[in-house]
Amino acid sequence: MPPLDPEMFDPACPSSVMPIRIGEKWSAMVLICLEHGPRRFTEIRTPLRGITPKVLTGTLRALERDGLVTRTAYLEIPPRVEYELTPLGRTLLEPIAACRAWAQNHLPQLLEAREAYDHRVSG
Amino acid sequence: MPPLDPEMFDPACPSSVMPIRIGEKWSAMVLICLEHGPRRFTEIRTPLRGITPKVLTGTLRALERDGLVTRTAYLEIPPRVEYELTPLGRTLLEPIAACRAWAQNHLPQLLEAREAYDHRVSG
DNA sequence: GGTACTTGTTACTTCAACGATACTGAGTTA
DNA sequence: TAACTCAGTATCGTTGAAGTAACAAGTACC
Repeated sequence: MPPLDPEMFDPACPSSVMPIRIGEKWSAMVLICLEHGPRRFTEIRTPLRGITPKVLTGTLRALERDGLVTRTAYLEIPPRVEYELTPLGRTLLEPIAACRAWAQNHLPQLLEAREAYDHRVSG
Repeated sequence: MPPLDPEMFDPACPSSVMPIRIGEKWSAMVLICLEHGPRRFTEIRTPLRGITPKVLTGTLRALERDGLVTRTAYLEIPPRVEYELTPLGRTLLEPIAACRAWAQNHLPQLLEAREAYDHRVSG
């Protein structure tokens, strides 16, 4: 087995700027909500039970900044704002799906291991 | 377009217990280091330039807890400890690869969008 | 005797994400 | 005149991950 290449990870590590994290609280879920077309703020908020407007705003702003979603505000009363996936954002659905599939198939095993470990270390 | 299913995400959200995060600082990189066989603490540390021993220890413990790596300590002087992927940990390499591929192909576009956004909002 | 090697530990600090709660503005409805 | 709608802001507090720095233990090497 050859030694590890000391340069195998870029010092300005690409992964550190990745927009979403598997297991991150909200970003991936927001993108999934937009899968089938534009959605409104309140509409996204519903399935993400428990997300506060402040956090959802922050999440959406981050996704917008990274060119993954667009924000369109209509000058109406009451206000209407629509969020939509960009083509770039849509490409992210694929790796997200791979991760969701992994979770689907292996999460029970992971949780079992975790429980067994916790049981070993502290009764 | 049908409305979003309010139940589409489990309240005990599976993704919130996912062991790695795309873009997380270290977990995915550690798993990748173990791809080709068992590695020692210092060996892993080298390509992860900048990781402190405390953080690497914590990362490895978390992966061990989740049943993704095993830790084998040999009673030698100086001490020798080997970390190795479990079969479960090995299955995670696939979604990680999908995410790395995404980053490889689309990161420049994302960074470009980010720069343009930052330029717009604060000159 | 002093230093290095290996795999960590401990104490302290910093920072960003997350969260709870309350509030805003403009018009429309009851 | 009060309540309601939507898309957020404002303020404050909590939490966890990460970072810094120093230290440890046993043996081998100089």
